[in-house]
Amino acid sequence: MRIGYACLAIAVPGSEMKSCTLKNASPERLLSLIEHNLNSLQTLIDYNLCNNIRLFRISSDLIPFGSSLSAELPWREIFAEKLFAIGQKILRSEMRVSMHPGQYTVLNSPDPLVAARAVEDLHYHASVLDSMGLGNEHKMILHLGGVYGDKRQAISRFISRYNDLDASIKKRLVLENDDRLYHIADILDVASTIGIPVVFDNLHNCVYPANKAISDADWIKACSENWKKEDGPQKIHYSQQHQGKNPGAHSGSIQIEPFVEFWQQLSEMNIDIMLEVKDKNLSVLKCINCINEMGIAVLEKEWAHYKYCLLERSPEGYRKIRRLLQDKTSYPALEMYRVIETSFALQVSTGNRVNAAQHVWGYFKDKASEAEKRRFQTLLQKYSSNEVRIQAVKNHLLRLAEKYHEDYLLSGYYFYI
DNA sequence: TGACGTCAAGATCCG
DNA sequence: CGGATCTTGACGTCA
Repeated sequence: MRIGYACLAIAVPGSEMKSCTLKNASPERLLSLIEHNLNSLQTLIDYNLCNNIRLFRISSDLIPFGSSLSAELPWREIFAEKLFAIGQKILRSEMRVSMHPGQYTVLNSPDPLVAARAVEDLHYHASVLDSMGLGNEHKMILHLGGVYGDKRQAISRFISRYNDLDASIKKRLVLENDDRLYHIADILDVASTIGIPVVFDNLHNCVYPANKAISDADWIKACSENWKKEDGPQKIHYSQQHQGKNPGAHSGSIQIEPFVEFWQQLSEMNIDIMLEVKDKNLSVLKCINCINEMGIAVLEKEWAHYKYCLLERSPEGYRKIRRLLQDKTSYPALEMYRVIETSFALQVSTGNRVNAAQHVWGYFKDKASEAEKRRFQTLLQKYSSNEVRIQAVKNHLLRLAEKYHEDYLLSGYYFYI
């Protein structure tokens, strides 16, 4: 069972995806963006490996304008070696990747131009995975599309467009239920007809259920029928509702208790779970560490990442975790993340913010220039008197961490959340 | 015609 | 000028 995240990671320096607008997209600009993004992807894969993350969605933005402008460029040839090397690393580590054309890739549109662009987009996504030398179990997840006032007809249009696709696309294609137009029963129906797997998305199903009497676990079992051996293990999407936002909006972080409950219902099955959550890799690490006994060293590493975030939210939580981790023969993962979640739910006080910032400043006080020191003190003063936000202070500290190569701080979460 | 969702680029504002 | 903050862009459908 693998747990993964989508597209980008928090607190992984050098992993950012770059893009540009259409009007600035010269071939030269695009090629240099592609090179940058491939390097970022490599950084992300390395990060995943080091952190026991074995499931990952590659961003559709990897190749900016991949299905239009960049389709004309020889990026596959120019970067063949790099792409293949990334693929080899993925394969050697038994990592599984996927891609997910967005809500604007609509194969069943009545507009033939829209459908043709969708086909181009699927070609682009498949060619990324092909260029990396990855097998069929590295999937492309697609939504069924629009309804256009006649669902039956819209579905039959999807099926006929599917039948016309190249085999290289068909073998990777997976359908997912959405939260508005096609619920899980619709999707199972269509996917069974054309013989492709289904990704069950629990939050979409919650917002737009096919049948409220059927549990998530039962839908997941129903979907398992469509996953054949060559498709790899069954995949699902898991997310939690953001409290106070629109139904279907992803939460900032995965709450560990409901996740563990959900996971226990599936523990007999070999299922890959893609988390859809704002804090990305952070929630993945939490979930992985709570359902596996990873060793206390892994928790100590996590503790180090969260340290200053905790200190600014709850000095008491900070001390609690330090005590929890004293017994080196224990593995208090659930307890630790519970304290982190509780602390993050608290109202943050200015005093604690200032205190945490001063702790981080401690890394620089001996090497920073006079100007850097003055700037820090001014910013902190202005934060205290409510003239700037805390992020201004953090950004200054982040610049210093980059300048003085404080990797310990840079891989922590303090600057980013 | 705006809302939807996502992210970074681009534009603008501020000291 | 650098840095913070606001707006736009790119995609298609639906109300």
